[in-house]
Amino acid sequence: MLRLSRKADYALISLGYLAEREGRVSSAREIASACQIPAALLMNILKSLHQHGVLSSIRGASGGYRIGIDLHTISLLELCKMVEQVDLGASERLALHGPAQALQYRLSRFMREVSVADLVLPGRRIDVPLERVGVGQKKQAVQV
Amino acid sequence: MLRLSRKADYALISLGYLAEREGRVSSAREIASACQIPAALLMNILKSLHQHGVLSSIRGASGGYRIGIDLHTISLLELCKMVEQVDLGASERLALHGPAQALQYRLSRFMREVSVADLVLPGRRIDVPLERVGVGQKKQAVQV
DNA sequence: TGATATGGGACTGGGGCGGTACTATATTCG
DNA sequence: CGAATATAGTACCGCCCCAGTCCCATATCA
Repeated sequence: MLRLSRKADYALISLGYLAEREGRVSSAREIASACQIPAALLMNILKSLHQHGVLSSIRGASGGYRIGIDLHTISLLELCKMVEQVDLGASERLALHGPAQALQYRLSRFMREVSVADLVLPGRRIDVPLERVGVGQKKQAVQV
Repeated sequence: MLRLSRKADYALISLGYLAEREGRVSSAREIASACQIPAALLMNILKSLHQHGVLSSIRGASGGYRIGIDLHTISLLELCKMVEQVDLGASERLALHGPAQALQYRLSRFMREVSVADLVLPGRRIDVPLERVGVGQKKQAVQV
């Protein structure tokens, strides 16, 4: 319908976990089991975040990750691109007609204006009815 | 990354086409060829829109579709659900944790606040750089 | 009555993405 | 040292979803 990739979802959750552990290193395994995320998959996600400087890493035994930048400085859009292995800088002009174009603009603005910190850092917690679809979805993934 | 289904995209485009033809009936074939949309697929989309009362139809030779309601009254979210054959009323509470929940809320609000008319009806046309990903995409589909 | 349209299904093929695996390298600790 | 535990990098796979097709019934026009 309009959904975030599960990878981006996992990335957000992990960042939330790391954020509330304020500076301490956490291994991929630790995060995975704490947040109920498949370990092998999470490893790859964390690698991506590291490659883009969002996380700093410590290798070797008792190593792990911690947050490496101010989460206010990266947008949701950027985060998504990171975990989806997409060329970060490449935005082009593309001749869209009419409605698609207008929607494109609004969506893209939305994604650029929401920072990861907005979503991940503690603030007033929001609790609202969710639009949910289908019956048999296995896991929760952000979806509208 | 965060993309609208192509069906929803086609639906918007078609509605735009119908809107500017102000009341006259257009057949699925006509719309398909005018808007460069696969005819067989578009037929199904138009059927869905008709089932939900967005379009009114005239059957038989020289029949077709025209817009059946005020496009201001339906949200982008509703439109998406229609073309994706999803139970319209079913929104449930779902225990999402933290970041996913916050994002869910904002996305869902966005989708509910933008009306189809906002996207489809003539207004000041927007022209902005587009976030575009990958190299080899065949067609344009709204995507952020 | 034949051509052209919608109505309402079922069906399929391919690509994307969620998830895995393997190898190399770095660090800790006994 | 060398075993254990981490990340780094990258290739790989299988399944599900969805774009797209097809078919048959029904309605309308000429």
